[in-house]
Amino acid sequence: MREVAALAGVSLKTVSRVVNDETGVSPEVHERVLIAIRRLDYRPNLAASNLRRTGARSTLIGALVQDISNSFSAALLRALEDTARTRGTAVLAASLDEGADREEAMVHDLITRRVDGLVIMPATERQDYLVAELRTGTPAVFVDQAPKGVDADSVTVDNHLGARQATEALLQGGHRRVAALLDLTTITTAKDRLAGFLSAHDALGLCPDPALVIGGLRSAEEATATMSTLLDLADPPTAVFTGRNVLSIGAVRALAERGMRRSVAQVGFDDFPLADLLDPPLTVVRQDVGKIGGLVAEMLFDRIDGDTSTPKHVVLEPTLIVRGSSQIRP
Amino acid sequence: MREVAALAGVSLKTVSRVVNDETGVSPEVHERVLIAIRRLDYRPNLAASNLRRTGARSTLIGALVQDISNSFSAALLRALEDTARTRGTAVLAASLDEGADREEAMVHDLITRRVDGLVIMPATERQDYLVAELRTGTPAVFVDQAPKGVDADSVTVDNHLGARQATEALLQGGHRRVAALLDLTTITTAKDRLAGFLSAHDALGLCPDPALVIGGLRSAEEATATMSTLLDLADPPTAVFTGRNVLSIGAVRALAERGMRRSVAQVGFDDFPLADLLDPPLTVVRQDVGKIGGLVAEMLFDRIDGDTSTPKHVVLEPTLIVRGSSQIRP
DNA sequence: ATCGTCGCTGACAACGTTGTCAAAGGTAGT
DNA sequence: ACTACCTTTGACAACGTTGTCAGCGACGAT
Repeated sequence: MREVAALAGVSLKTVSRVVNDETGVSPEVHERVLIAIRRLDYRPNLAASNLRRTGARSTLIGALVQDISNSFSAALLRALEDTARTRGTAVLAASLDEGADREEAMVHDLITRRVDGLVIMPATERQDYLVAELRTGTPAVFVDQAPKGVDADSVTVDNHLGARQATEALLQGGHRRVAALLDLTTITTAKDRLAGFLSAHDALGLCPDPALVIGGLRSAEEATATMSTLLDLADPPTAVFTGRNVLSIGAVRALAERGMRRSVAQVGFDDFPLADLLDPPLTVVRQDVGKIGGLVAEMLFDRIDGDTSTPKHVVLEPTLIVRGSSQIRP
Repeated sequence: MREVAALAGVSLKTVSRVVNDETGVSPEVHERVLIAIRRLDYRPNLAASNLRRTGARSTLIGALVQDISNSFSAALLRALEDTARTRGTAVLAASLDEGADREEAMVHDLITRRVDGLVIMPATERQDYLVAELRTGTPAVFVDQAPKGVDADSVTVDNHLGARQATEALLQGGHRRVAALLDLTTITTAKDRLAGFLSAHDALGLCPDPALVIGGLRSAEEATATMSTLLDLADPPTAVFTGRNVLSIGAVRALAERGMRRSVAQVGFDDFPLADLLDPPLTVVRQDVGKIGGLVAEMLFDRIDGDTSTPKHVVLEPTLIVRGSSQIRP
């Protein structure tokens, strides 16, 4: 900037005025400065600018998701990005891979980077550590799982309801041996989905075989292996509820390997691309990712704009998308 | 920081020393400062720190991809993130949606944000505009498509070879009416894939029916519509080569809607999740995204570390993954 | 007692920018 | 000619941090 000022024969402040399109610069000087800027390939330093400006924004938000390459996380990021773009804000995304320590470290890093706000899809069970971080004034909005130990906005789906709908679809089809593949049930989301699975049974006076209810599954591979084991039982399940998109895919793979996709019914939680093109197409409980992302962004930007009302907890209803895989009879 | 210094009864510089773990601070003072930091929830301002430090890095790289929610882009970002993490660097990602003006605007924005480096999956045909931007010293690495009009590193796959392999698989299966669905052929990638498609025919002394070769397709929906139109021809294709993952999905959908997936052969460019679980599973030409992302990150960080050798252009060979869909006979 | 050395600490300037305020020059009204 | 006012411009300090260098006291060696 100093060089630009020298080349144009003006003061630093005048260059600043031109760069920021402030009024009160004569046309000739304006032009001269622009020429100097182009000649020197000058770029204003956003960091220095933010440093000086009172209450300046970094126009950067942080998004901590489970795994960028997971279709759900990716779609969420995309929705966030679209809203952020209208506000001239960029999105700094990071994958947590269910690492609790990583979550804390990333939040700390992002706050040090002075992001204007945070979107968190938690990998931790409790977020007490956030209390200190949020005292810095950085707003946060939770997705997928409501916060615990700290008060902040959240957008979640009714996991209990969704799992119940999914399970009911199978039970009403006459299935009595329904397996459930779930994530770590220490995670609220998985716990709620398990509860929904159980309450659907309850409502019909049924009780699922405990041998068929498996938690603690983290990946598609683990789901494939577990599903295979279940199919090898003397009294195998005739249907399966899979509690997360990667687990659904894992189970589909196990069934496909044995040519049993047409004989074992399945309903999955979370829709994913191509679920409708499988044969038979997979029935799923869908969360409207676009809507979730839009809401999250809207709430976050409201906070950034100074909204200090008490935290809101939006719970969306998931939708059962009936395709072929739930229609299979035992 | 000033408050911390006051509370601990030391100077600013001493606080700075503690924050940066510099030597030469007595244990008692060190402890006193740490307590003050915790009491006040002090966070160092990374921007200010970078401003002062000589030749400081923002530990931020920018990644411009076609669409974050596309599985290829998402997987690439994930690979980048994994390498970046080992260097304490975060990734700022943005979707271009094939918008040439958006690409230019985002590059400008990212350079203003002082990213240490750029990864660009181009939406533009030529990148002359980059010459001025790169004079700022920010290194850039291109993915998917080599740069034109500016000299910079790139990692691409041999699109001609891949398309040729894909087409040969169909021609060798006896197909003589092979359709091709491609992106805008102004894009080098699509142009090369078209050339590969044609050269496979050439090698056997064949000439594809021009009515079956369709370019300019941007989305899965367009591919579905186009595929349907082709199937309605009096003399429809018996096989199809789809030049990008979204187009493959679009064509699969068109075929599935008519129950023709078992009667029309298909090979797609780009692998994608679940391609192997379709019925029949889709034969594809796979780019090793993890390898690409790893190489890109490695090259970028070498540049950031001061490598000024002449730009490298790495071309990887794609692999034909034969599944079921290419084995269908005419 | 004097000197050099070492460990610890702080004053000050600087990074690149912008908010504040004042100066310079012009114009218009009396 | 004098005043009031407006437009254009620049000097200076400040944002939060760190590199440089100097100061201070304690220590061991002469």
